[in-house]
Amino acid sequence: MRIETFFPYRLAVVAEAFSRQLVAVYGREHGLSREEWRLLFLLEDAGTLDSLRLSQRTSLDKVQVSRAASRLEDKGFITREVLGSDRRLRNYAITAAGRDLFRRVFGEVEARANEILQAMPAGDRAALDQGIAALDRAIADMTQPEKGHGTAFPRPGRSQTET
Amino acid sequence: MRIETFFPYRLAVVAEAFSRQLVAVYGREHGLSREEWRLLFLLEDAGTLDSLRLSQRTSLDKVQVSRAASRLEDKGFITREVLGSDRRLRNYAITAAGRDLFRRVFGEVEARANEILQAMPAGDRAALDQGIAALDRAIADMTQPEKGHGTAFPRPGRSQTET
DNA sequence: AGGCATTCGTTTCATTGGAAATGACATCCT
DNA sequence: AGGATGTCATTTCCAATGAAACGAATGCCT
Repeated sequence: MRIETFFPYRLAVVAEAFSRQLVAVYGREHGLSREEWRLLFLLEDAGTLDSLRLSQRTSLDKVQVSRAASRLEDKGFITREVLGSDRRLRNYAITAAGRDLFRRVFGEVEARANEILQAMPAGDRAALDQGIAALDRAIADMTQPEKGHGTAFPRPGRSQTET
Repeated sequence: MRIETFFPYRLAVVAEAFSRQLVAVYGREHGLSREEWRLLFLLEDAGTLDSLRLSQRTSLDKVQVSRAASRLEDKGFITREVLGSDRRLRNYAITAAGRDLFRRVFGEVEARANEILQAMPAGDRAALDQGIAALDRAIADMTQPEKGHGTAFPRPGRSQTET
C-alpha cells in the first residue's frame, strides 16, 4: 500500500504541516513553545485558573504545565501562587504583559491560519470542520467507553505500576 | 476566545489523539518509532529505495532517515548499502523479517484505525477525507505556489547558505 | 587535471520531552 | 488524633530531537 493513501498518515502529516505554519509565528517569531502558547491562550481567556481546572481543560499533562508555567513566569507573562484552600494546588493568572503579548501574537497566528483556511473552498472548509468534530467524538467514545461502565479507562499520565 | 473553539487547536489535538492510538500499537507493542514505522512502510511498498527517492516521498528529513534506518538495520528489518552509481547515497531494502513484521503490525494498526473511523457516520468520514485533502492542497499551494499538487510539502530544512 | 563549491549521510552537541522519583500536602480510616 | 494512603506540583534521569558541524564523494569550471 502506498503510504500517501493511508489515511492516518495523511492526517498526521497534514496536521503537522498546518501546525508548523503556526509554530513559525508564535515559536520562531515570539519564542513561545507550544505548551507556553496554549497555557497563555487558556489564561488570557480565563484571566485566572487554578491547576485543577487547568488540567481539565487542556491536553497538557502536569509536567508540561509545570514547565511551561515556570518559563512564562520567568518571562513575566503569568504569575503563579500557591492556592490557599489547597496548598498542593497552584493558581495561575495572566499579567498585563502577558495579555499584551498574547493579543499581538494571536492576531498574527489567526491571520496565518486564516490565510490558509480561506484558501480552501468553503465547502471543503465546512467538511473539514465537520470531519474533525466527528473524529473527535469517535476517539472520545472509543477511549472512554460511553456510560463509564468500564471501571478502568486510561487517564493521561497514569501508569499502573505497583510499587 | 475559548481555546476549544479555535480550529487550529482542535485539529492538532484530534490528530494527536488519533496518532496516539496508532503509536500504542506499532510503538508500545512492537517497539517501532514513528520514523521507523514510516520507513518500513515505504520499503515494504517499494521493496527497495535509494535515499534520493526516499527523501522525495517522505516527510522525514535526512537525520531522521539516517537514524531510523540505522536502528532498523540493527534489528534486521532492512539492509543498507552504499549505492554504486553515487557513493554518497544509500540503497535501502526490506528484509524478509522486516516484511513479516510490517505485515503483522500493519494489520493491527489498520484494525485499530478502522475501529475508530468506522465508528464515525459515513458522511462524517467522507467529510473528513475531503477536508483533509483540501487542507493539504491549501498548504501546498501556500508554501510552494503553483507546484505539483498532491501530498508534497515543505521539509523543515532551512539551509540558509551564506554567500 | 585540479581546485572550489555543492550535495550527501552521519555524528556531535545542546536542548527537549516523557516517565518515574520526590517531597509537600491533604484525606481517609480506625 | 495520627499513621497510612492518595494527590498534587516539581525535580531528576535518560532517551529522543533538531540544528549545526563534519567527512566523504561528486559536479562544476577554467
